[in-house]
Amino acid sequence: MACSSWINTSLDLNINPRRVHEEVPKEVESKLFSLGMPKFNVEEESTSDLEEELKRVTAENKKLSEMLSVVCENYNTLRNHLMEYMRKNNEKEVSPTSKKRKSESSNNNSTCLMGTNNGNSESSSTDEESCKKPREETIKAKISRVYVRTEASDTSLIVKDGYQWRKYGQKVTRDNPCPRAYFKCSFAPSCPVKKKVQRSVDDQSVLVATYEGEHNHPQASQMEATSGSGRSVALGSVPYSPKVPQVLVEQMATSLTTDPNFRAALVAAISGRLLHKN
DNA sequence: CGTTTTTGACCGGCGC
DNA sequence: GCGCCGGTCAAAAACG
Repeated sequence: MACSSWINTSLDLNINPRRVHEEVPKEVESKLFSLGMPKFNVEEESTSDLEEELKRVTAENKKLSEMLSVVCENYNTLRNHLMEYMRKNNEKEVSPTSKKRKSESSNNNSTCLMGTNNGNSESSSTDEESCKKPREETIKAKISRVYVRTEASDTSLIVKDGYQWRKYGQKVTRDNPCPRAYFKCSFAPSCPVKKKVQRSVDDQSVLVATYEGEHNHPQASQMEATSGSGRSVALGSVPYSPKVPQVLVEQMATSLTTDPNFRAALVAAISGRLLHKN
């Protein structure tokens, strides 16, 4: 599919601002590992050094925050452009010949959106083609698609998006040997949102989640930071802003954890810490 | 024991 | 009208 143009979510962070790899001087090492850790060798540090370090980290933090807001802004702009583009395309292609099943093919306004949080997606569902049958009036729910890359070994059809879902069905469809799972939002009984999850035919490591409708409640994970219904996806205690699509956050996390540089830094940090303990 | 998942049955739309 | 197909229901099983 041409849709699988993956956003490179690697943050390209300056993870080793003080070159951990080359012969790590003791003093640098201790500085690195004393950040956020229980104290050790603190007495060797002059307060001015620490203050300088704090300044540096604060500045970097600020810079990252700015970058993030810019990325979000760009994302929203791009998404709006895409919406507009697809809407125009749809207007052009309203040909009476395409009288297929109304399923997949008809309502793909927002196909290929990476992590569209249907919460605030721009309403492009002006009733362009939904005036045929009275039945479709009830289905003017917004439809969006989200592509999520998973571990190849992961056979579950679980897409973490911050909401709580209850599975109510599973089917093997004709065009795809992988079963399609049907979910309803179980957080609020009145919430009309449904979601279908199926592996991509092209790439089985990719889950395609199709969302229908809009949630009429906040994300479950924002309300139950510590409640233990293990199934839902409370990613630590970090609340994700509704402005930042959860899938993007997931991808960034994946990028980080698979980034060799990040891993190397982590390994260095852990081993360095262990060394200091011994 | 309450909630969620599983899974076969059922329903309705669509094409022939 | 019939069969196919996607979507949903609901009873039973599994789970915590």
